[in-house]
This record gives sequence, C-alpha cells and structure tokens, in this order.
Amino acid sequence: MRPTIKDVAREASVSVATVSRIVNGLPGYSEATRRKVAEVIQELGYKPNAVARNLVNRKTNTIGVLLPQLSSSFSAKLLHGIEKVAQEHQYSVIICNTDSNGKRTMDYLNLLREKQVEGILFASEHLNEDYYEAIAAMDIPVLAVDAHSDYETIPFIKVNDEEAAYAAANYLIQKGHKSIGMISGTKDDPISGAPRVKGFLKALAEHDILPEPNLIEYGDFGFKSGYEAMGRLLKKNPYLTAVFAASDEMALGIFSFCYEKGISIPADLSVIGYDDTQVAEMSTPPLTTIHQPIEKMGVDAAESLIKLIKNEPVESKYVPFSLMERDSVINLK
Amino acid sequence: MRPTIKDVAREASVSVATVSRIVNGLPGYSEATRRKVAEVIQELGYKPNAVARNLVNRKTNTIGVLLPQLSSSFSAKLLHGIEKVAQEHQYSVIICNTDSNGKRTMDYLNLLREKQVEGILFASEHLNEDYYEAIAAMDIPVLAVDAHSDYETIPFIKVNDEEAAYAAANYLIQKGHKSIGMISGTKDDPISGAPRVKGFLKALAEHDILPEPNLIEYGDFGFKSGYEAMGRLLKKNPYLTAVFAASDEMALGIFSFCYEKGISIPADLSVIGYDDTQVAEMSTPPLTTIHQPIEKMGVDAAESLIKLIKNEPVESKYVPFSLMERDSVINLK
DNA sequence: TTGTATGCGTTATCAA
DNA sequence: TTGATAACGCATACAA
Repeated sequence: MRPTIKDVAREASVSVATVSRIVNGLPGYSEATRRKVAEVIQELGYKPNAVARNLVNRKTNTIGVLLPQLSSSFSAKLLHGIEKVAQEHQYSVIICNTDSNGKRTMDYLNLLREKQVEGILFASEHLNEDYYEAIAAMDIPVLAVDAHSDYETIPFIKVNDEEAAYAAANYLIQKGHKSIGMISGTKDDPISGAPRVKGFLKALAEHDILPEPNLIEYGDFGFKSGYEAMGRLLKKNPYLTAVFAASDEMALGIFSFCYEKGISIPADLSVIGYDDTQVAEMSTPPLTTIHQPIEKMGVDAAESLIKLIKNEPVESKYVPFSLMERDSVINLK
Repeated sequence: MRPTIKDVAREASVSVATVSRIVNGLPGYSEATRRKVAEVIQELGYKPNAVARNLVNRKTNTIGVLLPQLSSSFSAKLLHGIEKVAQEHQYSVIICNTDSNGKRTMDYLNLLREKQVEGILFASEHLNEDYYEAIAAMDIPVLAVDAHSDYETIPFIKVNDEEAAYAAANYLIQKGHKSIGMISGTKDDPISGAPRVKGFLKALAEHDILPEPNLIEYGDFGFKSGYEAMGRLLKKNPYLTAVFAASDEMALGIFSFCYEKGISIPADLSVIGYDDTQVAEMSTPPLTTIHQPIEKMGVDAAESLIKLIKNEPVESKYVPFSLMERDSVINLK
C-alpha cells in the first residue's frame, strides 16, 4: 500500500492538516515541524494522490484531444505542439483516436466528460450538429483545430483552405502553366475537400482558364490514392503541364507514378502539394507545397483552449499559410 | 453545477445507493425504480464522476506513455498501436513528451504516479539507472518499448537492432556489393546507435571485407544529418557502391545529396534504410529498407502492459523485423 | 502554530 | 428491494 497523508501525519505526530499545508506550501507551521514532516515524507516516499486532490479541488489539470487518426506525421506534429503548451501549463493530455467514427467520437466525448477533463481539442474533423449538441450539453470548453466550426461557442483554428488552394493554383499560373489538373482529397470532406477545389477553380476562372470537369480527380489524401488518381487524370488530360495535389502524400503518389512512366518532374510535369509535412523536403525533387504551420496550430490551439478554461475570450482564427518553393515546379515563361 | 448522484437520488426519491446500483448495472432494485431513475438521469443529463469513482475503486483505467519526441511518424505509429489496444481495454492514455530530457522524464514519472496511472510505457529511450530507481520506487508496472531494459522487472519489446543491421549489410553483400559504407545514428545511442553499427561490422567481417574506419559516418537519424554525413562519407570513400543508413530519414538525406550531385540511385549507388516509415514507400525510387513493425510494437507493448497490470507474467521479447525490398538497391552480380 | 471536522462524488457493506 | 453510512485521500473552514 502506498502511504497516504494520514500515514505521514501519524508518523510525524502531527495532523493531516499540517501535512497538507506543508505539502502545498501554505503557511501555518513552524520550521521544526516542517523539517520533521519533510523527513517523514522522504522516508515513506509519500506522494500526494492526485485523484483525491482532483476530487476536492474539482480540477483535473488535464485536457483531451480528439483526432481522426494518429499515425500520420501531421497528427504527430499537431500533438507535439499541443503537448508542449500543455506541459508548460501543467496540463496532461489524453489522446483519443476516433478513427473518423461517429460512435467512437461520441463515446470519447462522454468518457472525457466523465474523467472531468477541463477542455477538449477537436482536431481535423468536421464538427457536425450531433457533436455540437453533445458538446453543448456537457458544458466544457471545446476548440476545433485544423477544423471548421460554425458555432459561436466553439472557436476554430485552421488555415484558410480556399485561399491556400487559390494561392497554389495562382502560383502555377504565374509560372506560365495553363493546363493544370488537380487531385483533390475526399470529395465531400467539408474541411480539406471542397474548399480547396473551390480555391483552385477560382484561380483558374480569374485567369480565364476554362475549368473543364475532367481537370479534377479525387483521392483520399493518401499516397496510393494520389498515384491512382494521377493515372486517371493523365488519361483524360495528356497535355497537362502541372498538377495541384491537395496533400503532400498524394503529390508523392504523383511522383511515384511519373517515376514509373518515365515522366520527369519538373521538366515534363510540375507538381505542387499541400501541407508541407516532413516528406515534402525529403522527396526528390524536393516538393514545392503549401506550408501549413502544423505544430504552431497545435500550440495556438492549446493556448487558446487554456484561455477558454480560464474563461478568457477566444476568437476563431485563420493561421497564415505560406508557399514553400522547392524544386517540383518549373517556370514555363 | 453538474448534477451528482445525490441530485439524481433526490429527484427520483430513492437513495444514492440505488442510483449507484442502477448506473453500474448491479442487481437490487425493481424494474419500476430502474425506469424512474433512468428517466431522471436522462432528464438531468447526469454522468458519473470518474474522479470520485477512481478514488474509491483505486483504479484509474489510465496508462501513461513517455516518448522522447512526438513529432515523427515513428512516434505517431507507435502511439496509434498503443491507443488502439488501450481503447479496446477501456484504458485512456496520457502522452508525455520528455524531449530526451532527464529532468522532464523524472517529472513526468512523478506526475504519472501522482495521477495514479496503472502502468507506464517507456518508449524509444534508454532506461538508465536513475530512471530505474525512480520506477522501482513507485511500484507500478513499466514496460520499455522500442527500447532496451536490463532489468528483470521491466520487460522490453523491440526489434533486435544488431540482427537487423546485420541482415541489411548482408543483403547488400549478397547483391554483390563489396564497398559498403554506413551512416549511423547518434554514436552513443545504446539502442539504435551502437548495436546497428555492430551488426553492420559483423556482416562485413564474416565476408572478409575489411572494415575500414572511414566507412562509417555519424548523423542523428534526421534527414539533414543524412545529407551531410553522405557528403563526408563520399569524400573519404569515392568508390562506394552501397550505403546502409540507420534510419529512413537519413537514407532520404542520401537520396537528396545524390540527386543534387547527379548520382543516380540505384544505378550509381545502392541505398538501404532502416525503419520502413511511411516515407520509404513514397520516395523515388522506393526505398529498400529494414521493416520495423512499429504499430505492432505499440500493440504488443500495450497488451503486455495491461497484462502486467493484471499481474500476469510478461517476458521481454524481440519482435521480428523483415527486409522490405523495393528499388533502391541494384544487383551487382 | 496546530488540530478537528466536514465535504468532494462515488462504491460497498450492512442492516432493514 | 432498499437505505444509511463508512470509506477513498485530500483540502479547508473553523476552532483552539
């Protein structure tokens, strides 16, 4: 059995109240008893029980993070930023992989509430009405990160996907490309799907490039799907000079496809990605891509959540993206 | 204020004991009161407080995971496996980024103990004597994953680095390579550093290839360091036909270096990596590498830890690696 | 400077 | 089938 505060009190011949004061650095005891108690604590190897403490303080110093998956380097970076800030503020973080599964998400939401976490980060997934209602009912600060929220009470932190996609397409156009294809992520993904397509189309339209429907193929953000989508895209549009991929992984799928077919990047085809995950700088050639400040988003999100916990106001915000120029796009002019 | 079991009891005109029984599905009440209580619970939106529950049950259903960093896809995959199993067993997981920092590790160890986690996974870091003593003192199951432990009470789960490195070098030799360099990770890393060098050297020795000291350069497992080490390695050994990198990232650093210098892989130089992280299959050419079953290690680790928690015996074990043949090594014969 | 007593929200024992 | 009530380990108001 682990020693409790009572054991310490008995052993040191003082009351538990005194021990508690000493442990918590509160005033109200002589130096002599302090020394004595400290000695006993040391001797017994006493450590306060945070569960009991949390119960009386009604504070757990922990937050929960809901993620649709945690095997990607995107999740890892986001978590890294979150954990860092949490640690600085003495918060623990519980990770919850929802697998994009509605039931699991709900279950986790309930679990986190029961565990009395003080706040929840809802990452990379669409915050639908069901979730919103569950969240609203549990009366606990929630913040969406790398995700959009339509609700006043749930602020979000993300990059503006439409603008970023617009910037990517525009970049290609500025480099003289006119025949540009796109490999989008999941078609009906309201976060990273539709908005990026919209931005892409907007850039084309503004430069009077006819947006043929064949110019867009859909994948699932993953490497393999990029490879496959590229096959379909090129079949329908053999004269493409550039492609915008909605994720770096899909962009590398394009690389892989082209490598096999003997299509040289960027000489024969220019490619621009999205995310700027680790793989982007490591590819050959290095991938020009939209840089998302992933870790910083994690940092911002955690900081904002902690503000929310302290009842300080927090506003939704778009974090700035940037275009990371590397070597996968050629200038046609 | 959130409703407590007392509120439910009062509102339903029963005792808290009855509510507790109903909530926990224990026997001891009529169907009528069950219905009534369920109704009130629904109405009030009552959820049991896990903190209070944990206090009386002396069980938190929580484990902690200590990692030296969590921004890589390696950590992400490991976590993925861990979380999956934890979730299946109704355990929550708290993540702790130690940043390879001794003090932080100690602090986290203490925190986890205070939070009464039921077990700890110690990942990817050398379990030194200081840690061991702290762990031994806190009397809680600990298991090392992707790390070695010399202690009977702390089992480990990892791949046999020496054997895997031996297999990598041997593969190169079988393919007819005689002039083989290595880019190792951190020199004094007792887990992924020295053992891999040893395995490499052993393969060379067994085939009567003189292990010149210049044949090994050191990096830090990261992309950039691989790039740089490759520069040094090639300067000292211009006639290398193959290189073994102790991590995929460093292997890609080699790719990058060769791409710039116009050295073609695998035509001019063969490269074999280590880890088989996501980037390996996404590179051009796809990287031949030592496959570590990272996610499975996470799964095994979590399952073993839970066994440990249940006081079931657990043995240390090496998980099998495999050699993933892709296109970065050429057959010289 | 110190101790007593109460409560935090549960579970579980015991009696009814 | 039910209800008091004593823990669980701690913090704190209040009394001394």
